[in-house]
Amino acid sequence: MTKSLAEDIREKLGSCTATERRAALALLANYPVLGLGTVAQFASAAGVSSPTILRFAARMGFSTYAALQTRLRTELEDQLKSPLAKGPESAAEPGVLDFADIACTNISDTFRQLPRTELEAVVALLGDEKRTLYLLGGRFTDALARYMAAHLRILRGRVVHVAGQEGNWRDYLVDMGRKDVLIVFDIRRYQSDLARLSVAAANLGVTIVLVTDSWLSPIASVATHVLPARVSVPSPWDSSAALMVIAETLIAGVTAADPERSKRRISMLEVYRDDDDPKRRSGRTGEVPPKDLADPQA
Amino acid sequence: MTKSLAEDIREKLGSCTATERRAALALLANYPVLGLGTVAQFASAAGVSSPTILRFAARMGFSTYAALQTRLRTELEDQLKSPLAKGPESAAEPGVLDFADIACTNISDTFRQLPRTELEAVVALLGDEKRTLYLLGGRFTDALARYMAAHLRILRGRVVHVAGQEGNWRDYLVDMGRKDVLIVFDIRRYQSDLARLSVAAANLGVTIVLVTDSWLSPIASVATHVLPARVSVPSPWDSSAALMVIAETLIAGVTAADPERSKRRISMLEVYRDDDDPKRRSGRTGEVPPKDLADPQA
DNA sequence: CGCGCCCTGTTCCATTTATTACAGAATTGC
DNA sequence: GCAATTCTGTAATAAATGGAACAGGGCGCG
Repeated sequence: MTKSLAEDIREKLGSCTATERRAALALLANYPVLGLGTVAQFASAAGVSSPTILRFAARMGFSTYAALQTRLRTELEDQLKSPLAKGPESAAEPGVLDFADIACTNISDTFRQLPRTELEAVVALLGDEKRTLYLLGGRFTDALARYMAAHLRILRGRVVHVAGQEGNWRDYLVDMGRKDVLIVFDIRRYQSDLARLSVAAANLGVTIVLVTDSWLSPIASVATHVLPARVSVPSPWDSSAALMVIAETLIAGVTAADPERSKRRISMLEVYRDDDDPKRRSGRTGEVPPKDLADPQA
Repeated sequence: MTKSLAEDIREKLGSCTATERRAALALLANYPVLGLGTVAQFASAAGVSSPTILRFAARMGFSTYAALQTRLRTELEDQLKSPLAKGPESAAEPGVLDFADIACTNISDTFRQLPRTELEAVVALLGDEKRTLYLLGGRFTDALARYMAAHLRILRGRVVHVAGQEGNWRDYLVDMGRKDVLIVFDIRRYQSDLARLSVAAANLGVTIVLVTDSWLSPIASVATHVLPARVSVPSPWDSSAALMVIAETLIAGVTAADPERSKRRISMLEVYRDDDDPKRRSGRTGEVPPKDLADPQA
């Protein structure tokens, strides 16, 4: 998979017959779109007959035309996902800057494809204090559930972080009802335990919000709202940065949805804070500007 | 035809039924490739039935599924022909896009200012298995400490997440020594409890790595390495996205620093995994690509 | 110059695929 | 809580597609 099918075609061009070559050239001319339609379309665009297209596909090493199409599609998918996978030029240093850049691209792409209406619907859901909110995450994404819960708990009551072992999760289920909301974070190497809980919750009529990767966790099939994010980075691990920005966007949305309540609750909780540094230290970088949580600026 | 079908879908999303919406989201999640295959593939990838896909296509104004595919193909063709035809995703709505954009800018800025040498030094520190790693976070950043710990624990031994109440933290102190490392996440509304632990650790000769915001937590004065990040976003809350990318960069760095060990440990732990979906569902988009953790690609 | 081979297109068939009809399930409104 | 309506999946149908066999034609070789 390291080299594009286009290159492959160019190489094998010599071993093609005359009309097959026309087919190949037509495909290369508008690659890969031409190969994504039907054989007949391909054939007429190349000015040859259908069987020639099939023979061409066979010569390229595909046992069936569908196989060629699949190859084309996956290739296109990869290419669209990481716009940096241009030619075969491998950047000398795939190091640190790339990683951050790609994480940024992921976030941009994620939000470009996230429908606003979905976000708004979820924000409305999360802002509704009559619904109990349950947050759940996987091996790594549990941290996100926790992070989001920590914020939401300040903004509203009835926020539950489903933590601990799967065995204990069932205990949460008994309290879930039709009006409640389960927010699940699940990215690839999808965890079947999360799916189990989600399905059980769905059967209870719980509204399920799924934050996942662009391949969609199987939980999508029982979810009411799905927020997919880009997670691929040049590392064996996936990046949850985009997931986190989604979480933060939702938090910001809930905060802004009812500014009065947010302000009130935030300042109330400020009173209880004891972990703030009591003795502000003197002359650091300019001023240390603690964001005044009691006075939302947006 | 001037606007992308993707936008169209996003607009009409409101008038969709629940399952149709899932189809739409699945398509948007990996646009446009998913729409180029067969209906059955689309359906299973979206977790709905075939007729739903057809109904979705109909609601989008296509009399037939083939019409939708044609539209997708021509659009793709145009896009590939003129690479300058950037998505017309203008700033329709300032609210949501701003947030994501600014989060991106934060990340870029953060890494522009992070000295590579610092990163490398910290990576070397974290990769050294002779040192015990302690991770600690604040109210919100505890999730990051947890996230990072979850990864590091796979890559190496002797990783401790300092959790729970401050009172219990002292128990960790007794084990800390001159060779050990404490990674602290602390952003504004800096927490004095974190500072107390850090100072105590510093007095024991522990190497302290601080991940903080650009105004620098007071812990900076006792830290060996400081990694500052941009956290401001248009919300009363701060964004930890840049912190997370820093964490992920470090994780990726440690993974790449000793690929042999990483590979070995990851695959060893894979064996113990029981939470993977045993029955991979059949015909997803191309393939559901679970990143092969046992075979790092970078 | 004529024979034979390989290539190419036409036609047909089998398979896959999109599509429609229907019935069950869920949900909304009263 | 019940009924009407909408929605969604199952199953059957019809169309379109890919694939295979077949026949005509161009080309080189003897």
